Amino acid sequence: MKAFKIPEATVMRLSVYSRFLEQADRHGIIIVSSGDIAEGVGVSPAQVRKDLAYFGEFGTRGVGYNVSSLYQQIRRILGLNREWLVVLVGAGKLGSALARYQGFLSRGFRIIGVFDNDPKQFGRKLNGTTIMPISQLDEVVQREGVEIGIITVPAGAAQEVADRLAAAGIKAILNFSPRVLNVPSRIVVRSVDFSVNLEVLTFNLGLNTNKGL
Amino acid sequence: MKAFKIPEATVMRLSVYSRFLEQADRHGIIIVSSGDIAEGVGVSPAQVRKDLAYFGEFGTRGVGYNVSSLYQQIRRILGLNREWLVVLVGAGKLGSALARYQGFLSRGFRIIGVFDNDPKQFGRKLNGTTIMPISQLDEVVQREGVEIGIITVPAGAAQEVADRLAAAGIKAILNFSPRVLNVPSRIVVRSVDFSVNLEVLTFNLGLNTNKGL
DNA sequence: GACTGTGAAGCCATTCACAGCT
DNA sequence: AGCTGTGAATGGCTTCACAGTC
Repeated sequence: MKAFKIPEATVMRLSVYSRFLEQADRHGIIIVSSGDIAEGVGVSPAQVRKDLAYFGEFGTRGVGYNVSSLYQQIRRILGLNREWLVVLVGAGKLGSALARYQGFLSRGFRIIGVFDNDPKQFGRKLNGTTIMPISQLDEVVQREGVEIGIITVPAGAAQEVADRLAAAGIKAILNFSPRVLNVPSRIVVRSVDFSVNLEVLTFNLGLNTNKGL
Repeated sequence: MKAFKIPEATVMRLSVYSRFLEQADRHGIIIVSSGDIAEGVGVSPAQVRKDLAYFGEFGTRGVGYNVSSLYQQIRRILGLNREWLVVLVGAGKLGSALARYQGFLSRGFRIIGVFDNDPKQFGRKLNGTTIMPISQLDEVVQREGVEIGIITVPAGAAQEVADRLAAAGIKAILNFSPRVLNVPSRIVVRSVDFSVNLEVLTFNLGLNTNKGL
């Protein structure tokens, strides 16, 4: 309940627990134990309890956790009890795929603007929004009070886009380019790098074959 | 140099270093210090040296690291000094975007098969490969000796696809569905969950506004 | 003088083990 | 009896600080 300095790993797991609970709720399950959650998401029961303990006491000793109430609590903790406005910069293949991904909307993320620097893209419709030139980024972010920006441009353009998002007053950036971004420290940044993930796989595959040392 | 039990965080950073070095090399830079790398990728110099020390001595005291030689060494460590064959299951928006992503090929990952269960997709060309029915997964994986599978199907189908990949003899899976997969322990799995990443952002944004404590 | 490589220290996250409820 | 909540113990990663080398 003291709530400061929460491990990032804990926050990530909470997000995973929330989806497990959403699923369980949909299946009509009323009560789960830390062991049930643990098994469902592949961690230890103690880990589940410890993660939750950072934020309060949500269970009943001897019984377990009420699925729908815990689900709501975790959503609240993660800040998902409201809608978040999102802009996406880079309407290439990946950007278009993300813009159309329904999973975001269902969890409260609404992409209200998609931007690109290619005039051939301008005006193209993408899941309800129209692709706009980057020059309009500032105006849209400020007019709508957008807080989250997603970057799906090639590596070479990523820093410049991050600068523009920062200047427009965005508060958080999810970066899909394989590039470390430099932004003011008030902005929260996370990077998702596909190649890094593939390369962790090949490293581990190599360990098995090169029993060399 | 004993090299066992390498922290996963180290492996992920090596991948990031390798891209920094690739970039530096392209700019004609011959020597970098741990401080240069650290600054470029946003970690501490000591961290860079420690990460490299797990695998050997690659630098020259008083001087630094030779960019192209260190780059090659890291590629070797990560298992990138060879080509990796990849199949991708799920030719939806995200799968199509990934299949066309040139960054994979340039780092040695060749997607040689794309599979789907929608007959309307069969035969459609995607960046050189033709989309095939899932029933052919086994045959292609075994004939070509494919080692890596990428899952880009909706959550509901992910476990079934993982089972098929496992049965076909795949060695590693990169999972983009928001679902924890159950696979035999010989298979290396990593999951990339977009919502988790967004939700870590909203959690952090919430901390700033709820100055509650 | 500059920078690497590394044992030791410090810090943070996970697991253990049990007291506390129901 | 069963399961949560939690202090204590453990384990692992990161930082420090300096000896070693060019």
